[in-house]
Amino acid sequence: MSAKNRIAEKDSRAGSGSAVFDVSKWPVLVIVGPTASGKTGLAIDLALTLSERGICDCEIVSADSRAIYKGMDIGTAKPMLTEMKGVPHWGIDLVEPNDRFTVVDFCNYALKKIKDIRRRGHLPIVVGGTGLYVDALVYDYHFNDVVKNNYSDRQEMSSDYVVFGIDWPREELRKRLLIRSNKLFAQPIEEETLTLVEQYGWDSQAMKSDIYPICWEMMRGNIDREEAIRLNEIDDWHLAKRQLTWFKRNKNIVWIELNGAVERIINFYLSR
RNA sequence: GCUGGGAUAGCGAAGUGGUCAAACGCAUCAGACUGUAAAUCUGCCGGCUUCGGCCUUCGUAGGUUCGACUCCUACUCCCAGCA
Repeated sequence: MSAKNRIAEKDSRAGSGSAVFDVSKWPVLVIVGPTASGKTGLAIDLALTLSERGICDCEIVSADSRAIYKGMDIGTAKPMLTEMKGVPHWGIDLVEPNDRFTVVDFCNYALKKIKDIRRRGHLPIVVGGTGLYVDALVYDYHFNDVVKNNYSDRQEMSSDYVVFGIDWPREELRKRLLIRSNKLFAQPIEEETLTLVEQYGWDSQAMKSDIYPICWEMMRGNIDREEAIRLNEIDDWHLAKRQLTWFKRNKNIVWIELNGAVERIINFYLSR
C-alpha cells in the first residue's frame, strides 16, 4: 500500500474526508531538550495523537549517544517497550558498550532510517539530547574534509528539519532530575551495573555514564543510597547545563513548554 | 568541673609572623565543542571596578608587633578523654 492510499484510508476512516496530508513534504520533526525534559514522552504522545486523528503515522529515531548501547537500560532511562506504546523506535540497542560508535555512525544510521521512514509515508521524529548528533544531522556536517573551528555556516540549517526544544524553568528541571534520580535508584540498578562491569569492564562506554560509577561506589559501601541519588542528580544537572549550552547557539530551535507541546507542534504542521 | 583537639570563603580542607582574598577538592556560575560527546576541556568562583587596581575578611573582643589567619589573654561554641 502506498503512503498516500494509506493516509487517505486513515483519513476517510476518521471521517473528515477532506484534506489529505502530504507528510512527505513535512520537515522531519526534531525534538531536543536537556536530560529529563520529557522528550521521549512528548514524542510518543505526539505520535499517538497524530495517528488517532488520522493525520499520519510516526516513527521515532533516537539521537541519544547512550541509548545506542545494549544493556544500559535503567541507567540511561531508556524508554521501555511498554512506554513506547507501539510507536516504532530506532536508534536504541544498536551496539555493545565496548563497541565503537561515533557521530558519523549515528549520522549514517539516522539518515538511512529517515529515508526508510519516509518511504513508508510516515513522519520521522528525531528525539535526542545529544547535541552533536542532532547538529550533525540538521546542519549536514561533513566529517571528511573538516577545517577545524571554521563552521560559520552553522546558521544555515537544512530546511528538511524543524527543531523544537523543550524549555523548563531551571528550578523545575532540577526537581525533575531529583525525581528521576530517585526513580532510577528504586530500580535494580545494582544488578545492571554489576552485569555491565563484569561483561565489559571499566573502559567501556557504559562506565562513562556517571550513574554506574556512582552506583558502584554505593555497592561497595563507600556512600549510602541517599548520597548516590544526590550525586547522580548533580551529575545530571551538569549534563543538562552542557546540553543547554550547546543548544543555545542553535538559533533555529523553537523553544516550547512541555505543557501543550503536542498541540503546538501539530498546529505548526497543519498551518504550513 | 578538669584536661586535650578544634573553630578559615556555600561545604570540605591547607596555611602556622610578611610574597594571603587566602592552595586544593566539591558545589555554584559562564563557556568551548565536526569520528566513542551522559565524553573531553576552559574560565569564574568575598565586595566594588574605567580590569590597573581599590575595599572588607580567616569564631568574638582585646593585646604584642613595622606587620597576625598565623603569637598572647579572655569569652562563645563544637569534639574527645577524665571526673
